[in-house]
Amino acid sequence: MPRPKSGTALRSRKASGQRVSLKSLAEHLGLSQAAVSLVINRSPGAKSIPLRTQELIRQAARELNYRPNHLARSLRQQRSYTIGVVVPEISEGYAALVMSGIEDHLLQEGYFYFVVSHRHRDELIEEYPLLLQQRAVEGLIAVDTAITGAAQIPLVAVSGHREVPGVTNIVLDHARAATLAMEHLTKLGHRQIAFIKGQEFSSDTAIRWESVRHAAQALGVKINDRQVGQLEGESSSPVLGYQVTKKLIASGEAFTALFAFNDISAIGAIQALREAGRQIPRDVSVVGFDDIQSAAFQNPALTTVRQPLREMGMLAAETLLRRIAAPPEADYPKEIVVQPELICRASTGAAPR
Amino acid sequence: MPRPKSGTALRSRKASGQRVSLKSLAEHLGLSQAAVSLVINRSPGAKSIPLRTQELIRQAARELNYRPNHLARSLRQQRSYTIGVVVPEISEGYAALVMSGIEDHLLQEGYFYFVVSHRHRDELIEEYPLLLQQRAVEGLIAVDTAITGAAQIPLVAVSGHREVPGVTNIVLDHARAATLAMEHLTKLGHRQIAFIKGQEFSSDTAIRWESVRHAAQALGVKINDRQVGQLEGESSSPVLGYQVTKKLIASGEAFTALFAFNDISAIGAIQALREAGRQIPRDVSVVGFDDIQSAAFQNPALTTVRQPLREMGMLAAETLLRRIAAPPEADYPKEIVVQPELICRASTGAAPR
DNA sequence: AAAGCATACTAAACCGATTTATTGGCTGTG
DNA sequence: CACAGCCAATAAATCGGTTTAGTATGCTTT
Repeated sequence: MPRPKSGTALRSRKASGQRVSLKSLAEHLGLSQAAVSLVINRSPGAKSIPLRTQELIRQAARELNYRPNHLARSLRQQRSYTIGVVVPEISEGYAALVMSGIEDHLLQEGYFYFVVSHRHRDELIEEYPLLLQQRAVEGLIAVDTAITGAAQIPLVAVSGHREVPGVTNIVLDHARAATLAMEHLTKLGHRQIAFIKGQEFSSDTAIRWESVRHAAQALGVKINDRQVGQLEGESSSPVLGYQVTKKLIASGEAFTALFAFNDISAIGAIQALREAGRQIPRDVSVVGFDDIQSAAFQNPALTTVRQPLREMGMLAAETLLRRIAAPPEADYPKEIVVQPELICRASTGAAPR
Repeated sequence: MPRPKSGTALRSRKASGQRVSLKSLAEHLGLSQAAVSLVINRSPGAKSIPLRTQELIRQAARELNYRPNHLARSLRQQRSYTIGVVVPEISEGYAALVMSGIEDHLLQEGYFYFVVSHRHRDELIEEYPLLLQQRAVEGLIAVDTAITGAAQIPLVAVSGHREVPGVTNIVLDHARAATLAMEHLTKLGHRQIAFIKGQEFSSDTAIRWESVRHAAQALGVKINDRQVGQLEGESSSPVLGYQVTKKLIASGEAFTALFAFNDISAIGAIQALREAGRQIPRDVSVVGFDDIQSAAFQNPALTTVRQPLREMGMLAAETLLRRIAAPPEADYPKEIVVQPELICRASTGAAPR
């Protein structure tokens, strides 16, 4: 049974800013590094070490405030307990909500994560996954970003829509989302509906527009091309929605409702409509998409199709960790579909007669 | 002069998912790891290696797509090029803007960062800095968070207000901020002004309130305690501002202007005032704080005291990296003050007579 | 008394880099 | 011809852990 050396070493070490290493801890205990490591990690190999000694080791570790160097451990174990998150931009409502869901699950499981934002620059979208892999992340989550190269590590995409080998896509049921919004508007009597499509680079743009066209057709609503605008520019400000709505108004085509690509653009659209003298929802009803935090606190409060963004983030993290734990050749889900919800607030109303 | 072995090894390695290590690269080249490392890193030690060989090494590295393992490098060099960012929560507003500024500067300098959010739970505020240090971060940025223990690594606090040894505080000039807002309101003729204070846990609450009281006194405005409310609860939703404003209204004390703790609560306040039949700004003027993205797109657009949050994030990152680069005993700034700006929009107007 | 077995550990390899000290060959010089 | 000095590298230590294989000791069993 080992006995710790005099308390002096302990105190001096505590006083000095020196970090305690396994080596110094083992020396202080008069044991080998191996023994200490086994006990600290509660490895199966520690079962031959008497409880008395184990207790001594743990106590010394506590007193010396020993904290294993995570880098060294990761290197040896080939496990970093770290993942990478790639987002277009951090300051935006969308990404922030998804990230907060991701974080929730990850930290709970002892994982940390790196965030990088590419701001839609292609070379960064290429480079960041490589840089992250160089930093030994065990998996990637891409938010609203089309990762190009097949990754050698598990990858979960939130709102990605490409079928890439090795990727799990977490996607909204866009057909249902479009139907919810369009049914809501048609039930209110709207027939002349304007639309704002997303930017070309947004991974949701194509599928969402496709879904809207289907839903419109199913409901017998004709889409007038001159009542369809598209967001342009990389900023995530309502200004984009404002500008495109100005154009829609200027085109002179009458519409009684507008279905925007997202809440941000819906907010800009409302501003533009109001400046043109249209009251919301008396003259024009507006439906947003996403249900970001501030949607509920617009004036009028925004009717919107809610994406469960936080849940999607949690789901992404959960799925990723499951894939990391599974053997590399194991099967994995190609797609996970989540359901939208229509949140009826005050920006929609009966169509004017 | 070494000559690479046959191309077969190259192709097979490229085909296999095996990551290329320094060892395998050196073997392939018929050189030692040391030589390859020196060349790849352009170390001074590489100057004795002929350019011809250097070129061969670099070319092989490119072809085999060699990427040094960052963990191993960090371990050896005792530098991780990683910092930790501690925020209360990853939300749309405050923290996201600061983070985006931090990111801007960090990634540019080759640093990555971990984010953790503590949601105001004390044990997490205690634990996360330790966990981050275990992961060998070289410095910490704390956003709106009072880090308790003195850290062994450089620490920059955004809106921290404690004088802790080892900490650089990035703070707003609160005196000026309060003066800007109060002068604006008094010039518009307001005398009966209500206030919403921040939650107890927010590190800005105390100093901002102190500044407001000073500014009020200097301008000859009396503060009526029954016209002062305080945010309660941990959520970052406008609901908190809504609730406290309801109470203020219920108390029956008349006021013609309201200065909220932040934009989020101002938005809730406007909702509450409107429900009580007050028009903004005809009956009541409202001033927010922060200038978050959606402030400009409220209806009416919010007059607010702008904090340069993105710039504060960038400044924090810049300061931190400078401190990391400096020798440990070097002097460092205890406080860096940034200036607010009054953004006049449509939620304030002349006081009703 | 030899073999078998559990107990209580330890030595040493290993993860993948960086970095210091050293080596062997060659050329030029006193 | 011995010696210094340069060139072109290399061997080996190191970072701080984890993990495998092994060893010394004592006790029981045949």
